[in-house]
Amino acid sequence: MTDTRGTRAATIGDVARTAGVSRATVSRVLNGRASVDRALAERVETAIAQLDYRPSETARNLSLGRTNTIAVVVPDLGNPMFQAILHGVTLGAAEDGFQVLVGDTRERPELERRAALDARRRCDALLLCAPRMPDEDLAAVLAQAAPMVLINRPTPAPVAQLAMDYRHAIGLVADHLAGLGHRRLLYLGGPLSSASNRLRLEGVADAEKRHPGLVVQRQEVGASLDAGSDIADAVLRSDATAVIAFNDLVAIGLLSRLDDLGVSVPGRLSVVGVDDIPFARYSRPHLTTVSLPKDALGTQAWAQLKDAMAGRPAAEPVWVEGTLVERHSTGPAPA
Amino acid sequence: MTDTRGTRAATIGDVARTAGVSRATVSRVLNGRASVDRALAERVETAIAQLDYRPSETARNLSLGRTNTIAVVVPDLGNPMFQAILHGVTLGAAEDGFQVLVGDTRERPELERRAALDARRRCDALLLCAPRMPDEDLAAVLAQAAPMVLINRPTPAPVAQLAMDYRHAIGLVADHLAGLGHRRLLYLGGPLSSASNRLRLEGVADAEKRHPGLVVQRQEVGASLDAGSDIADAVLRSDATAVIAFNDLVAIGLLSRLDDLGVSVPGRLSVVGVDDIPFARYSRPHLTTVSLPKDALGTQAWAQLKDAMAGRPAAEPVWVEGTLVERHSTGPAPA
DNA sequence: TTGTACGCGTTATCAA
DNA sequence: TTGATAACGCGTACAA
Repeated sequence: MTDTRGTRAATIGDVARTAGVSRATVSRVLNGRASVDRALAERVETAIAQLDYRPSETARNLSLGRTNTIAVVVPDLGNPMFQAILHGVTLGAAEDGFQVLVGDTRERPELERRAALDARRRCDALLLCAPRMPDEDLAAVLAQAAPMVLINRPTPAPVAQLAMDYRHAIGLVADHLAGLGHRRLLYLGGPLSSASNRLRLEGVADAEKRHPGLVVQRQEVGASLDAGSDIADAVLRSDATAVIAFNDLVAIGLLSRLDDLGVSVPGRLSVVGVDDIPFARYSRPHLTTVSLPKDALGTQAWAQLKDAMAGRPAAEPVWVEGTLVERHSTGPAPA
Repeated sequence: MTDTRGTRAATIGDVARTAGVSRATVSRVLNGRASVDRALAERVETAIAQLDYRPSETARNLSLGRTNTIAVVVPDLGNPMFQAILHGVTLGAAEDGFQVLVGDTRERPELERRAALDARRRCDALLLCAPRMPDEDLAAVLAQAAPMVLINRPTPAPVAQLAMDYRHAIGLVADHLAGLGHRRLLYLGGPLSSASNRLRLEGVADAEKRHPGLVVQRQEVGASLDAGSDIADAVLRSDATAVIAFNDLVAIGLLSRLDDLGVSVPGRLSVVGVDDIPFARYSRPHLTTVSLPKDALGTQAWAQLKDAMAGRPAAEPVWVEGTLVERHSTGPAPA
């Protein structure tokens, strides 16, 4: 864009002039659209090399009506979950020559609408991850941002959707704990406004129905390492024998604090997380959790984005299911 | 960019026509450049609302000669270090109305040159993080990508630079360990091609000079959790009483494996990391490490990028120093 | 196969 | 204060 070397960057016109051809011809050898005489082509090539010419991406964008860029908007880049998604979609996009514009709404739902729309306007499509904005904001975004794909925010609206099945994931860990003889569980929930927290709560309710005698206390905590650590004392004051954490971050924070307090896990208390972030297998004790295919999610998102950009209608929402990863933070309920 | 609702998006011309004014006037009320008659302005406003008009970002980019977007290229988005930088720079940029295009070179140095240049061409400036490309590639990038800022890749070239002082950081932990009576250290290095690894090695050499009798073995390991875990056995076979890991990832992986093996830390072995990622304080035992101001780095990077875009000459390279954070993975050398 | 001419949607210049 | 009109740099019908 900017040229600080004093002399303005060469344009296609400059190349055409030095090569003694028309701009159309230069454009042709550049894009290989039509065939061009070998001799002319070579003159163009040398002119390009001589002038160190590079086509203006901006001008191409305007002329072609597309930017070959997609927008990815997430609530928090610090969350390993979104990092994994971003990572996956970046790789997929790169393979098709697309770049990625990233937006971080800093966990502030009131910024999401603007952020999503602004980012979208500079790109060809939008990948909106786990937005917590109110329904009406979401409706506005859905109305303007097509083609787009929505991740982890179930909606009846006809838009391409991809979501982790947290309800199913909680079912997995609840069954696991019930099988180990636990009857009094504690669910450490994330932000109430989060759709994925609501999903988890449904999973909790399902489990209670499925296992008569199982009781699950609910508590709102947060979604971070610190939140998990801070809640340790309250957890110990409860009569639960097992804890289902909102995600691995909360679980690992809790585990660390319990270790400091000398509480035996899983002897006295079992702890499970959800997500299976890379650190989960390196915690002490190694965390039992639900593995969700995060990179695959990014890849799938890219596939859906391509469909959407190609004008293909949105398929049914895709629910990706996780699998239980039994490690060492869970064990039989204490007698 | 794309409009799937069948009807093409309204342009400034459409607004002008429905409002019965010229496009110039519409542009004026849009950007508030000059004053415009109140009545006309209102007609324009209503026309805009009625047509649901939004100016084309692409067209503005071409006309204004800038995109209000910066490119950030990192070796690996999965690394908490780069995530933190990306996070910081995204926040800073957002405050000034800039967006961020992110590129991930997947730890493949041969992709860096192209990735950096491609990303740069769609943006107003480039933030290049810890590139491992050969010097000649770097020279090529520096020649074309201005305005830009370089992070963690010291070079004599006159470009704005920002770097963690890993040499100093290693000095900090080495002094700490020497003070605890350790004489036989083991340095677990990262990729040899990495400039930050070379910096650390200088720090190691400095420490050996500063502390007569101190010997430090060097070993190349990698930069990941898995790498740290995998090297545990080799570490135990050495006669070192303390380990300096390339970064916190390696340290945490190592710690986890040592715990599995029943090795007492810091009783038998002390372990230190570098970076102070969020997980460092939640490992077992809590990791002694060097805290580097990562978010601040992102913020500083944005400040420097603004300077560069304003045409201000590059200041001297900025070296940011870390501070030792003593936690519980280090203790007196065993007798 | 090549060149001419126009369109992409804005902003900026210059008269009026 | 307003409106023609010319950039911005490229792609592409269409004609030659």
